[in-house]
Amino acid sequence: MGSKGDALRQRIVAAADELFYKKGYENTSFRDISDEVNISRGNFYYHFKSKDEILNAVIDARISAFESMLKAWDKKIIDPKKRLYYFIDMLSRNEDEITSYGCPVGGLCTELAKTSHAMQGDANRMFIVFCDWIVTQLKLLGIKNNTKQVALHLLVLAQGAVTISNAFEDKRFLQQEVKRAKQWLDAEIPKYSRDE
Amino acid sequence: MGSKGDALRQRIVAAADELFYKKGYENTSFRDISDEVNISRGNFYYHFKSKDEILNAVIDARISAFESMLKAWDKKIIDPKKRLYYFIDMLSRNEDEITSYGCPVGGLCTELAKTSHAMQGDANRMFIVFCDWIVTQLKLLGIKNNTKQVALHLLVLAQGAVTISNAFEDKRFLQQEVKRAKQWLDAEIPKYSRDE
DNA sequence: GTCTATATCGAGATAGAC
DNA sequence: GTCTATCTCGATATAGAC
Repeated sequence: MGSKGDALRQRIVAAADELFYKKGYENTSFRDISDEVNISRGNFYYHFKSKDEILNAVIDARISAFESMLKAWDKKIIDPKKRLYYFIDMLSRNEDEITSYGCPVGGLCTELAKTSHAMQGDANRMFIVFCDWIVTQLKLLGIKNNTKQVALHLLVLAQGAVTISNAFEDKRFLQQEVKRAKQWLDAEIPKYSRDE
Repeated sequence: MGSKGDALRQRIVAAADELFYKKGYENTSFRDISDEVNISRGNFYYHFKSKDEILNAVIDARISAFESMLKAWDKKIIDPKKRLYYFIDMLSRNEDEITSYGCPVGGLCTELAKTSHAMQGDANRMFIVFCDWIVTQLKLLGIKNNTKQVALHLLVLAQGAVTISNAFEDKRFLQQEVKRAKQWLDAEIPKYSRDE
């Protein structure tokens, strides 16, 4: 019945996820995806009504993946400040893909803002997942005012670093910005919660 | 002979410039451009060999426009710190277009990073124009160390603010980030050169 | 469920009249 | 120089056999 637990469906979504990231949504064709999954092009339409529906599935899959990733972080890392460090260090850990292809969240939102205005609202839910999680950590650290604004500024620092380091394909610059983001975070966190 | 001073050629470049910004390069067709300029599609190929050549012309035109814009700023504004404020305020002045379509520089670099790797080096020259100009202002303000790194960080703040405010189509957030960028700049500039 | 064919469309690009 | 007509290609999507 093509349910969400369908194995092939999941393989299609996984391949589309990666290709949308590396080539962009519009620039990825069914042929690109079928080459990866080894199915015929016609077979897509048993699992999805349209390309837009694949995009929807990819966005949902990314949101789920981000949510369980953050849950795993929460379990592994107790100190909220170290959690935020770990978030920033995601840029370091993925430096190769980021300097080559940018950010899967920001890149998709930027592309959709220029084309299918309809799907933009779905895509930016990815940002909200991270924003809410950062707000939670900030509150645990004793920050009471403007937590959302501060959380969004951390996303600003990350997205800006991605855009510039991607434009110049410069990993070293990305690392510099990781350092700066951590210093900014240190300054934002009240002293009594530092160096725990 | 289709020289660079050609009036129709310039009209094509101007229309392509705006469309590449608002719809993206790949997503803009010759039909889109011809609708704007009111010429036949075949006529493009008298002025340009290919779509890529139009992109090249657009990048050159943008660089020229940015350079003369910065020259005009230098003439109009004497204080280097106020020049940098004016640079940051560009986000405010263009808030409608930025929250709708992002940044013409960052957006193009991001798109080309995912597709035509060949042209990426041409596109990021747009960033270099701004980076060099910011470095000049910082040196005039007495900053001697890491001027390039500081200049690039200002671009990071701007690009990040654009990405997030564009994703949420949120002008108010953009204004908040403009304020934050100015505060960051104040902290970067040595005291003796402040409040001139 | 997965396949092979095919329909349909719009893209970039070319040829040649005027 | 600008036009109309056309070529070629690759895209999404559909129909129907197996």
